[in-house]
Amino acid sequence: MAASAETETPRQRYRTQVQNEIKKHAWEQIATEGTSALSLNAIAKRMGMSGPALYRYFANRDELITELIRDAYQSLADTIHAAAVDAADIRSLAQAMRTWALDDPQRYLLIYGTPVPGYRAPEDTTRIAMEIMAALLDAAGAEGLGAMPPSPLQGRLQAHLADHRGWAGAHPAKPATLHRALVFWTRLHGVLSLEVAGHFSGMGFDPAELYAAEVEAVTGL
Amino acid sequence: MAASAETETPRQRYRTQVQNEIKKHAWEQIATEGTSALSLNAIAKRMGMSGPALYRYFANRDELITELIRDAYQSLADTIHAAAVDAADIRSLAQAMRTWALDDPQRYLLIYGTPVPGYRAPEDTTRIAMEIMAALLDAAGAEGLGAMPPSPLQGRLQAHLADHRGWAGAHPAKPATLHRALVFWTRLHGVLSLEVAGHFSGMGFDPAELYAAEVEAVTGL
DNA sequence: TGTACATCAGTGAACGCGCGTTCACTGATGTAC
DNA sequence: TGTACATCAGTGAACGCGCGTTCACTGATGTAC
Repeated sequence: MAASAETETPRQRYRTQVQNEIKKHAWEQIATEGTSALSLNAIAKRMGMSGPALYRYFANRDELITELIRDAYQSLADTIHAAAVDAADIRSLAQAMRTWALDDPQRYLLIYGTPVPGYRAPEDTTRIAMEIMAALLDAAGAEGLGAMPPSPLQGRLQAHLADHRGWAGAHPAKPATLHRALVFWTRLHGVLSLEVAGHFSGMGFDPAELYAAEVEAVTGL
Repeated sequence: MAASAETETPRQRYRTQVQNEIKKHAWEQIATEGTSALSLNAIAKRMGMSGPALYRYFANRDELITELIRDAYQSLADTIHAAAVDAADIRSLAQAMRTWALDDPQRYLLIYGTPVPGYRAPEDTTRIAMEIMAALLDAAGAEGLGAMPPSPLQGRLQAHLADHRGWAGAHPAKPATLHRALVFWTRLHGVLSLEVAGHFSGMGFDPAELYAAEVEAVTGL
């Protein structure tokens, strides 16, 4: 009880420090061997510790992975927030996301890649995911450009969105804005996910150009 | 030498039959446990065979996975070809791809999901991937619609594509058509990959509507 | 048609491996009086 | 300031497990004469 909530005891500091070191090695392992090969024993070995020692810091393997996913989400959210503060337009936001993804493809893939069947993301991460969408909405709404060209289908989608925009939460937005944000989001991921998975290699063009073109296309909506 | 190249001996027939059964069980396992959990021993057990028996049919685990990837690619190529024959417009092609993907998400993800670091796809599959792009090009070129609205960036991209359109191969196409095909491809994957990974769940709208809207948007290009 | 031989599917035992995880323990660090 | 106790990091041995893969083998099926 001597330690207040604000000041950190040396033990606590050491604890979080080792915890971070474990995560750092976990990321390295994910980058080189893939997420499925992530192993507590291997991490311990690389840190010069015995395997069971890690159980002081994470209850089990799943908890470590969950923590990594949480960190990945948070990192993306921070990146997008920072970009939105600098300049709340769609271009800079898109660039920030691309840089973030290519900077560490496995981190991107941990979130947006193949999900392992049966794994349930903690409440926590979906909250962060909503934060990201909210930032997106801001950027999509800030651009005072022409509305989406109306079409019967888009009309239906917009009505649909107007009905159940659960993820907009406290962020009410016009259906057209919601649609713009969604389209923005999916198009970026379309290019990014294919690029990160190497599906453009051998096609002889620069994915950055395609990405930029897609961003411009959304700008015109 | 008695067996000609055309007629199949009973043994050969049995062989391919068992081989297919192994693959069938492999797909089931992938669907329920994920690709990383695919195990020869587990497949053998489910087939009522001993583990080593499978080595009569596949040299090792990697060869089985490679074969599954090849089959997945071929299945997608066939689906797209069939759709292109029925009606060579972009809409039906997009619908075919979506159905194919949602029909067996793990099959889709085996191709377009997280790649395992270090795994090198065989020459074979990249050939099929090019076939798919060729079918796409046909569909993109057949639509006699307005060209992409020119912009400096798109101009640069088109020049880039005109220079190195390696994947177009014997399929020469105008840069605008190439760009259209690429955009088509990436936008569909943008919606599909996010949907398949469950990133729309809880957002309260129907991904099918978004998908259809994206198809219509490409139609107008 | 029958016999001798070759081919090949499948088995069971065995290998080494690395995994996640538990447990009883040592030794260092912090806390209370 | 010193002593007694509690907390906690880390170790090493051990568990059971399932994996991929090799090997010597049995028995059935096909082939050649």
